[in-house]
Formats: sequence, structure tokens, C-alpha cells
Amino acid sequence: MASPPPVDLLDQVLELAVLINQDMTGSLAQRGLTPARTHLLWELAHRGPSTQRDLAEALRVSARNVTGLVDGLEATGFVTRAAHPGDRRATLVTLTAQGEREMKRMRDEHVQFADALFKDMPQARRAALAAGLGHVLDRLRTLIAQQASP
Amino acid sequence: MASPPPVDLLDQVLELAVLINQDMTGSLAQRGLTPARTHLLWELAHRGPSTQRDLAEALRVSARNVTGLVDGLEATGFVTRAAHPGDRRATLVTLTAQGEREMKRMRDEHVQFADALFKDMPQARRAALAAGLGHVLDRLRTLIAQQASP
DNA sequence: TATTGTTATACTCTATAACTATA
DNA sequence: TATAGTTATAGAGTATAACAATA
Repeated sequence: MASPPPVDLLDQVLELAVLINQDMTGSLAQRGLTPARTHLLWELAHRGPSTQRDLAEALRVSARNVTGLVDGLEATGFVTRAAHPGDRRATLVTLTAQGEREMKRMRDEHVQFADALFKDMPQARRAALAAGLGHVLDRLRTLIAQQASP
Repeated sequence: MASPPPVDLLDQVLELAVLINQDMTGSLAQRGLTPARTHLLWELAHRGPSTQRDLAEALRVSARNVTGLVDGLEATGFVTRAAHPGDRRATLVTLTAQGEREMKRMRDEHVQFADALFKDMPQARRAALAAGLGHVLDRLRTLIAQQASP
């Protein structure tokens, strides 16, 4: 089996990233969601009701941006704003029933999507792929850490 | 070696996609470029001087959007607009010397980045990774084609 | 009449800075 | 004085629709 040059491997990974991204963005759009708003919903589902300040830190985004994202999600019925019981400056953002439903559906579809991509892959190749991806992820994290510090 | 469940594989791929995307976006920003503008430069480098209409089709984006992208690239010195010799309605967008230099540098760095990620990977694992990625890309293309037609 | 690119308008994501209400 | 969130302002990417110049 010929060993492909690094550039070809990188190009494969990039193409995969582009296709997956397009596929997911399209699915979200059908439900009236965008990647940024979905990211916020995802955090909310993991953390439970949160202040906008906490969401801004979790998403690594400005407070102003969170105001806009919550505005959009509130208008489309995925979240509500409520008074914070202990701090009258703060707002608690909470998933609505619709928001909970969407998150559940998203989790289910995530699993289905993974099955569709990998279920017919032989066990040995699956393990080899995981090992290869792990290697690349390690290298990439190292590179990013080096860029950040010096 | 245990075979990982599909969801774990998908999550690995998604994390890789996110990290690579962040890395590339950061590199581009240091040169005053954005992903969308870079995409246009890339097409231009491959096709040679092109009308905005052709660029819009190549990028699968509205004509209005190309006007904006070319405005930005012109203002930052990467491209120029010139009269089309045979059609006075049309504009020919052309890479400047600076634009050509940037594209060359980008190609070089692309290769270097690939080397940094994959050079220390054993040949056998490299081949296995390419095979695994090929499998996923095939499945994904099939899924997308199915979504598009029915 | 059809096509090329622009102006007009609008929505989303993103940021910083100034400001209000509260701690 | 510091913090939570908003308004004000700005730039980038995206879209559709109307319009001018040209084919």
C-alpha cells in the first residue's frame, strides 16, 4: 500500500471538514438555526440555565455578541430570559421546551450521522482511523501551543 | 486494539476540523485576509484573470457578494479591476504582484503545515489514515447526493 | 430582451467603547 | 469601584431586488 504524501492527507482532511461543515450548516438552517446560535444552545444544554456573562466566557465571545445571539434565540422561541434570583443586574438564559426538544433531536441525529458515516467501516480500519486522527490532533495541539507561547 | 464507536470517531473529526479552521483563520488574519477573500484569491490563482460573474459561479455566491469581496481585496492591494477587452459590461479581476506573492507563500506554507502534521507519522499509519478518510469521504458524498436528489 | 455589475436594503456574526443599573 | 447587560457604532459575509450600461 503506497504511503500518500503529507499534502494529500491534509487535503483529504480539509475536504472532509468542508463537506461536514456544509452538511451541518444546511441541517441547522432547516430548523431556523445558525452555527453560532446552536453553539450557544449546546453550552446551555450542558451547563443548565446560565447568565449571559457565563455564556460569553464559555463561547469565548464578547458580551455584546451574546446579547445578539440570545435576542435571536428568544425571538425564534428556543430560549427565554428570566430574572436572576440573587443578582438583579444579571439575566438567566434558559432553554424553552422547544429548545430542549431541538437539543434532544440534535443529539439523536448526531449519533445517526456518525452511524451513517462509520457503521459499514471494518473494525480494524475504524481503529486505525482513530489512531491516525489521534496522532494528527496531538501534533496540531502541540503546534497551536507553540504558536501561543513564544 | 478496541474499535471506537462511530460517535467518538465523528467527534474526533469535528474537533480536528475546528482546530484546523481556527489555525488557518488566524494565519490569514495576520496578513489582512479572511477565509472568504482567500477563497476568491485561490480561484483567481487557478483560473487566471476572471470576470466577477465567473468568480460568483466558481464560489457559488451571489454577484453582489463578489462585488464586496473584490472591493475589499482591491482596497488591500491583492487584486485589481480592469476593463474586459471584449465586453464593456464586464470587469476582469486580476491578481497584483502582491497577490501573486501571497498565493505563492500560502502554497508553501500549506505544504509545510502538512509536513508538520504528518511527517513523523509512520508510513503504514499514514496509508491507513488515507484509506479511512477516503472511506468517510465516499460515504459523506453519497449522503449529500441522496439529500440533494429525492 | 438578456446579461454584468452596482446601488439599495436587510440579516447574521463579530468587536470595542460608552452608558445604565446594580453590587 | 467593579460587574451585567444594553445601546451605539463599525466591519465582514451573505442574500434578494431594482437599476444602469451594454450585448
